[in-house]
Amino acid sequence: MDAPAPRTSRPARQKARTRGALIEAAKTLFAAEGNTDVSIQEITDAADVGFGSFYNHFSSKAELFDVAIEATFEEHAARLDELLKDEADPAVVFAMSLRLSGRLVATDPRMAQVMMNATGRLLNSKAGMAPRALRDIRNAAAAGRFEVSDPQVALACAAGALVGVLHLLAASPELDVARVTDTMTYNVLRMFGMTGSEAAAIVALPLPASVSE
Amino acid sequence: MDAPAPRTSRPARQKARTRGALIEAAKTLFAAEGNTDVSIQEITDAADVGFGSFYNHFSSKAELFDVAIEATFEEHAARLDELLKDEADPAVVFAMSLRLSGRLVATDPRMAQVMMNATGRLLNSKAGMAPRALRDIRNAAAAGRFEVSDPQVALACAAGALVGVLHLLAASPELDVARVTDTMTYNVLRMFGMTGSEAAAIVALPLPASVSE
DNA sequence: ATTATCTATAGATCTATAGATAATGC
DNA sequence: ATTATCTATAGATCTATAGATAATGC
Repeated sequence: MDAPAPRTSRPARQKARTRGALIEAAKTLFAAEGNTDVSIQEITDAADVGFGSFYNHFSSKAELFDVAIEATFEEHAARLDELLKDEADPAVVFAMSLRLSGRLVATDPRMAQVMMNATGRLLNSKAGMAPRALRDIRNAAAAGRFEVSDPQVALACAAGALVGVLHLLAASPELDVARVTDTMTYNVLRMFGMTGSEAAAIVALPLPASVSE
Repeated sequence: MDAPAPRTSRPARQKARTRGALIEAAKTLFAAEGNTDVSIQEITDAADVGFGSFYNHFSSKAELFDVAIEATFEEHAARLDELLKDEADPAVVFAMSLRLSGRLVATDPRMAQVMMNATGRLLNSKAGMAPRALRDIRNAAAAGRFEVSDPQVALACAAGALVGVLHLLAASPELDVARVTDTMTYNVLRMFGMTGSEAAAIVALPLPASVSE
């Protein structure tokens, strides 16, 4: 048999495709507009599906945007997990996560814009980067690599610095994304008690090859 | 003559009052909702003015919110200027600005929420805290108090850390606002090359008496 | 027969304006 | 007479649903 029996029926796949198109459209519109002040008509137009299809999948705009934003965070976190799965040093995992996240401005501008526009969610969501970064901070502190009195505050400061730099890069496209991001990461490592030379060494490490093919 | 000749006519004062009521309502709604997705009717109801009055002052919702947000930043910056006008050390001015700004969660929650919900504007506005903080960072670097390679990136990191902590405090009301804010400030000072003991000394300084009466 | 899509539309909501009302300045 | 406020409303827009259409599975 050439084609293995499909796991799902064609209608089920079609339904998933329509749902996916709506979520993608929501991500793009939220990234571009900076808010959810968009009509359902605009969303279904952008997704290239009939207006009525919206209600086959979501009962309100807020529900769709919730799903779209959480999914965006989860995707980025999963990508980081994959790229950094072989790295043992929690301080290096943490630093590389920041460096890769800042580079989103260049590698995935839409995701960078969603992070900028949904900072509160990013910081307080149970999914996505925040819990992973908190874990890395705690591990690095336990290993004596970081010196932080309150990991939760440390996370808020680090995530805030990342988002601040995303805003800076978005407003000033002439800046060098890699340089600015690595400077921010260096700053954050120093914030956590590393010396300048320790921080510089970590920031100079080569990043894992990007996932993009 | 008891009453000095009024500087402005009564209708002019009345007009200013209505405009002010609309701006205050916009601040409150934006702080509470986190976005500008509010009808003009809701705004005029909150301001307790007739619906049509809106268009005597603003030609669109966006225009009103622009003014309201910029005004919020400007007020906070002016308050800081006043409180810190006698402080000569730029590093101390900078640190106290952060400490007072974090305390907004307790002293002026609405202003804290506006800062959280308009981070991009806060960072890139020509008015408000950002230009002042940039000036302080440059001065402190020139005086050898801070060690920063790029003041613009340093500002983005510091402002981001502040906003991150505002989000943390908003989501976790059980936390001690002063302690968390001062920990953040300590972190930022270390980020700028200060030793732990230098940073701890600055964060332990008494704050100027609050402006509130 | 079942399932998801689509088009069309009723009803609600919102924006922007016109014109009446009230208050001050001359 | 001037000026700002207010109420009322026309027209535009948006949401949510009903019912027709198209495609698959049995």
